[in-house]
Amino acid sequence: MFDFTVLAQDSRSRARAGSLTTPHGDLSTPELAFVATEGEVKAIPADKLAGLPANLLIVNTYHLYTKRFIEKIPPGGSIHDYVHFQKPIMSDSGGFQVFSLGFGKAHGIGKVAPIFPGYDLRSNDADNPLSITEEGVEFNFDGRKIKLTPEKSIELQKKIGADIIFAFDECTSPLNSYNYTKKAMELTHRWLERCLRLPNDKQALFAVVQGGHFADLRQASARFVGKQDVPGFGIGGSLGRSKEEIGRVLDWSIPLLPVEKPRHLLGIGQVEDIFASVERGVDLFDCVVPTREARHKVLYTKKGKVNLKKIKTSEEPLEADCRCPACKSKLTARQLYEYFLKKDPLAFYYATGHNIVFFADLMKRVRDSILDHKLPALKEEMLRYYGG
RNA sequence: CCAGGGGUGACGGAGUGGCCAAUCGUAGCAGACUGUAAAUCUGCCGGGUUUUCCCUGCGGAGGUUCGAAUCCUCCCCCCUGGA
Repeated sequence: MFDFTVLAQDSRSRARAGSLTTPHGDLSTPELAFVATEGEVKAIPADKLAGLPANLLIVNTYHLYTKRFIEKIPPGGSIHDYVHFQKPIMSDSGGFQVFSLGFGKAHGIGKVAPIFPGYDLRSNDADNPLSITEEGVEFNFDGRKIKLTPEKSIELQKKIGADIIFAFDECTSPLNSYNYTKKAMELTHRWLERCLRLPNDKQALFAVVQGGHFADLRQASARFVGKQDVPGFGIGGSLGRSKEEIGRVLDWSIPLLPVEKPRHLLGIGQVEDIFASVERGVDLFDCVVPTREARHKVLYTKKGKVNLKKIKTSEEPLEADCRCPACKSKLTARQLYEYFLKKDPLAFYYATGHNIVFFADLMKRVRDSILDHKLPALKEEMLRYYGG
């Protein structure tokens, strides 16, 4: 049901092109999942999604649960019908919210680098607003107590009905100490074993590697997770205190995972990171960058990111020979900016659509370049404009 | 013409004797964003190249006061009601 085939292996790196079979069709890798946290790709009307080249989406268990969305899905149904997307969908377990609503929120930090420049990067294991116990995690939502456990997350993900689901994990913070990260990793491993006790032959359960930015922890986690009987792996948690550490984390983790199974790098997806990660053997990504930055007026083009504010007087389309809805209809940068000023939902739709096309095309080019053994050339071309 | 209410920085709109170069919002400028607390967030936004410093400044001109965007006088303009 979830066979993964490596179609081509790059000779100079760990990059490979593959194909993953799912109940909603085959997925060519490397591929990037666009984020549809609450059951919709933000700013994209449901009937417009099929017109965009997205091949994979990821939805979120915590958010679908708290917003009472899961209750609407009938037994035997799946999220595909609600997102109006009949291609593969994955669901995140809620493990990221253990971080983003916990240490991430308390410390104002993201999973890679500090969100705010100059942020105090000293270790901090205190101030977690969430209570994390052996059993699971308790959240406060809208005055309610929401509890997620490995069993609960899997139960909810079964109802959601995505093709690929993730084991419930504790995503750690870049500020967490070695000792904290180690304990969180061990807890994640125990939670994985609980997830694996729940039979599920309709969905691919990906186990998640933790261990933060610590070499021996990443290696220990990859060894432990890598020997489990799962169809694929997620690489999650803190990816260090600088961009460069992402690569190190992958170099520690991926060689210890079985080559014949797909690896998903959770949450990553800036252009330069995609190349660095694919070269290290990552097959799947998910990232809010294409959609969120679109809403923040950042447009991706073959010549780098462009902030719409910089080109707001231009009477040219966003990008020549782009097949996104905005460019195809010859919408000019000035017109798009006016939609933004008026807060017209069309602004977000057009910008998001443009970035989805860019990233979908980018991933296709990455795949093709691996099959053609031309990945270095593509990387060089793209990194001229996406230096990071 | 009479009565009443107003004129504040690009715009909207606070402030009604000192803590006011003047809250706040918008626009503008510069950044950020990586399993979406995010159509969000941060900084700047009268001038002097940094400033705990100086200058100009709340329709205009005078005045009262140690001190005025805030009080008084006259003038100009806007709105509402009445003739």
